[in-house]
Amino acid sequence: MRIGRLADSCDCSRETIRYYEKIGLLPPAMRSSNGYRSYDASHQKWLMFILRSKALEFSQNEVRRLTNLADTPNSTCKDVHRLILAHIDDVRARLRDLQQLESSLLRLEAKCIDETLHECPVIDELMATPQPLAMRARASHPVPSPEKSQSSACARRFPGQA
Amino acid sequence: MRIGRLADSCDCSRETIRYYEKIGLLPPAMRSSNGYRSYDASHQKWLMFILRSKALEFSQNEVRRLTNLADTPNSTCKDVHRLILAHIDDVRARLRDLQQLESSLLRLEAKCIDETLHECPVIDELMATPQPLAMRARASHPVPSPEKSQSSACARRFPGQA
DNA sequence: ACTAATCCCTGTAGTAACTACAAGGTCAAG
DNA sequence: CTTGACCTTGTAGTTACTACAGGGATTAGT
Repeated sequence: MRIGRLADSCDCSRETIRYYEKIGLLPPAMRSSNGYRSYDASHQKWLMFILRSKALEFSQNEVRRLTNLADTPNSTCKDVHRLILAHIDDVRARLRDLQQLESSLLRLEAKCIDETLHECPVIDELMATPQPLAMRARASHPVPSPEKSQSSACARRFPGQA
Repeated sequence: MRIGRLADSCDCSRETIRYYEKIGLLPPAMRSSNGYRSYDASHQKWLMFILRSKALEFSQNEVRRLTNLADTPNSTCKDVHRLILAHIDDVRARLRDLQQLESSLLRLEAKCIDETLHECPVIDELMATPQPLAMRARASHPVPSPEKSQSSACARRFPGQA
């Protein structure tokens, strides 16, 4: 089987296969006399293994560890289990973050009351100065109190352009 | 204010600031006689705007659009609203994907019954051949039926290495 | 005045995980 | 014998930065 057929059968690109070979995820293919890569059923199994793992959003490093475990004759299921549990934790953390993010965005979105408004409260909120300018710095020169804040939508950022 | 103080006050790195300037997100700083970048309150406001937008996981492109909107005197709130709504959709799609992913992982994890097992069912599931090898290909040469599958953990991938 | 530490500058290279292309070799069909 | 579909290698691009290298400027301490 040449690379194109393997790629089609696994629904991935030729480049991806060559890339996996280059980084050592996939064992190097045999070469036929013309230099073309030549694959067999074992290669296909490994490639599917990698692709399924990636579909579960294991990172390249985790996939590498998984393949190594799968390839070690006397490894136990325990290590695999540990890897999966760690990954589940990871996914749950990302879920929490995203849920947080969603509610932040909804809170922000709720500020859009009047769509015809020219002073956008969202922009204003994103732009608001949180601290009186450089409080966290080494506090050498005392900083003069910030000037009365102008409306956000008035100060042009790139004066030299228009 | 020099770059270090701005970076400290906004809790980001100097490199990030220079990077934002380079890609045109942040307006270029004034330069003092020695060539050092010099910032004022307006720069700090823009930088905070960018950083807050990024914290909400707007992409660089979206941030660019947001800053442009914030910077256009006669823009309405409507465009901002649209951007936020699109982003919320995006976040929700990612949430759904992640929830899917979590349940897939849990289903997989549930297969780990006996941790001392040497034939890991998880590995076997990830490795399993889904179709009888290359069914999707252009179906020229009929492929011989795959050999009886060996146990996953026995075939060493890189025979030339050990 | 000298020195060391700390800042600043530019530019390049690295990260993850590929994708896209350029420039060329091989092979089967018409 | 030419066309087209394959294959090869290598390099550059993507996102959003981070980490230097190699140098100049400033500041603090002695």
